[in-house]
Order: sequence, then structure tokens, then C-alpha cells
Amino acid sequence: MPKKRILPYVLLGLINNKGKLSGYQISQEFKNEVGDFWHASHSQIYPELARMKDDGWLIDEDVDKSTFYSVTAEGHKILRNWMQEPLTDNEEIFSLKLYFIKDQTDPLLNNLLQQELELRQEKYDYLKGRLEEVFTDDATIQNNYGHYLILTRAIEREENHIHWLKSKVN
Amino acid sequence: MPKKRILPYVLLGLINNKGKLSGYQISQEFKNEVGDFWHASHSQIYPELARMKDDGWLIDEDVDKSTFYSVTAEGHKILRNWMQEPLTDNEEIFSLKLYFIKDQTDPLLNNLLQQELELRQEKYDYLKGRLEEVFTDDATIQNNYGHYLILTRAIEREENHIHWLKSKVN
DNA sequence: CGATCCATGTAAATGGTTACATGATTTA
DNA sequence: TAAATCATGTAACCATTTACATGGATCG
Repeated sequence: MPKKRILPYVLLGLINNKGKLSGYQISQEFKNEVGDFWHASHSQIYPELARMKDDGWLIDEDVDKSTFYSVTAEGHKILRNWMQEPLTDNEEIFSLKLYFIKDQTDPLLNNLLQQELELRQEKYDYLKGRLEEVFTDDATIQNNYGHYLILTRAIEREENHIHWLKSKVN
Repeated sequence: MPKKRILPYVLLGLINNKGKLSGYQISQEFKNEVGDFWHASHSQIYPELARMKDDGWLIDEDVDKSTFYSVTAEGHKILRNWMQEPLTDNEEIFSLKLYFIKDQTDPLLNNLLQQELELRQEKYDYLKGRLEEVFTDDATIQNNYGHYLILTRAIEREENHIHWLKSKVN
């Protein structure tokens, strides 16, 4: 799961895509659409929004009982920078960044696909090497069958992902 | 990622499969094989081993400068229980449990595959429903292209996984 | 003799979940 | 009128990472 601080970028991305959002609406968002790729609880969202406002990434506006947040120019800059940061071996971040791309013609789209393709190919080569290194004979397979299964599955998984990426990348 | 307390079970599984292990050896293990599916740092491993010894899951034995741990009868019971616990929608735990199965004839193997198959099928249906619910017309696809891509990718991913599971399950 | 590895430990910081808390509004 | 939903917040706890710390053994 989730290691480095990525919640603020998720919030920026959400508010940027949907326009003004309250903390409550964001917590609802995590129960829909984006919830398939990321989650945060309200006890994390509210203080984070306050911090981001302090940092000038968001401005707030009180309407009725709710506080609505919008992305500032500074916030847009931060979000754009994050979107352009090189991907690491972390499918979740790839999914999230992809989720935040609205337009098929956005040059970042192809960039992301290309980056992910390279990463997946590296991983594929690594796993293939592992398989050859560890499972040299049939006895080893028989005595570590679960490990063998899950490693060959991981390889097939990468193959499938690479195939998909190749079909989408230009 | 990783939410509930699963480290102790990983340690039990490792020590059970490899025999006596020291904290250091375990931390090295995470740089190999099992490191593809789980990781823990030494600062987590050492206190955890001590706690597990306190709880009677492990016994220790000092040789040279190292402390080696073995799984007790109680530890075996705990491990077996964990292995038999129903899976949740968490591929990591499926991978780990599979990794700990040594023998192709272990009835737990087929059980795990079957459970995972059901979970993946549920997830597949859910994602399919999501796709139909959210992307009702072409304009929605064009205006949320990244979301469309990643959702269709998630579906293909489940398809591929289900296909693999079906080929392994009896 | 300095670097790296073996081997173990604690402390501090980070990120996240769960629980506690409050109060207004809507719905059955 | 009780339950559910809207709406926001804090406190406590938990798992994990990073940093701090020590000391012996080996290797170049």
C-alpha cells in the first residue's frame, strides 16, 4: 500500500476535476469512482484541507453549513508538477494519475503510458530472472509449489499489463 | 496496502518453511524471494520476534552472536488458523498465503484458489457494473478519458486473473 | 585501517484507522 | 420520534519507516 505522502495530490486532483468541493463531498467521492483506486477517511481529509489552505494550495468559501474548497494558481502548479513527476514501481499512483487526466489529447496521457510500460517491462525482466534463478529444477518446483505458482502468476500479470499498455501507447 | 496486523503471520510462515531463523536472516529473506510479496525492516522484525516468543509462538536459541527462532506447537496452530481464515479482497494476502504452501497436494492450495476466484469474480462484476453506470454515453468517455481507461484496464486485469485462477483450480 | 557486512536494538517521525464527540436536518 | 444522513472536528491508537546507536568480524 501507500507510503509517501500522496493524499494532498489526490485532494488537489479531485477538487481540480470536480470544481468546488467540501470535505464531506470528498469523503463521499471516496465511496464512488475514485474509491476504486484510493481511499481516505474524513478524519484525514478535514485537517489535510486546512493544511493545504494554509499552504495556499486551496481557498475556502463558506456556504450554508459547508466549507467549499477550490484550487488556487499555486495549487494548480503543485498538481501539475506532481502529475509530471516520474513514475515509480507503484501501480496505484499510475492509476490515480491516469484517473485525473480528463482529455484524450493531453500529452501527459501518452507520457504516463510510456513510463508505465518501461517500468512494467523492467519488472517483467526482473521476475523472469527470479524464476530462472530460483526454480532451476523440477524438485525445487515441487517443494515450493506455492512460491512457483505465485511467481509465474506475477509474470503473467506483467505480460498482460504490458500488452494492454502497448495497445494504448503511441 | 497492508492494514491489519499480518507481520507475525509472515514471520511464522517464514520460520516454519525455512526452519530456525535469526532476525537478521529474516531481514535478508525480505531482500529475496518473499520480498517480492512482502517487506519488513529489522526495526520491526526484532521486537516482533520478542513479542511472539513472549506469546509462546516461538522459542529462541542463542548460537554464537545470533538468536535463532523456531515455531512452537502453539505457533503452528496460530499459523494454520491464519492460513485457513477466509480471504478478503486483498491480493497481497492471497499471494503470501500461496507463497507459504510448499506442497502441491496440500488441500489448502485448492481452497485458496477457489476463494480467490470467487473474490475476483465479485470484483469483476462490481467493476463491470461501475463501467455501465458511469460511462453511459460517448461524451462521458471523452470527458473522463483517464478514468475510462483505468476502469477498463482494471476489468481486463480481473479477467486475466480469473482466467489464470480457473486454469489452476480443480 | 577504512569500508562493508553481521547482528541487534531503541527512538522519533509519519501516515493511517478507529473511536469519540457534537449538532443540525431529513426521512420513515 | 427514532434513525439516518449531513457536516465537521479531535484524540488515541497502530503499523511502518527512518534515524540513531553499538560493537564485532571480515575484506580489500
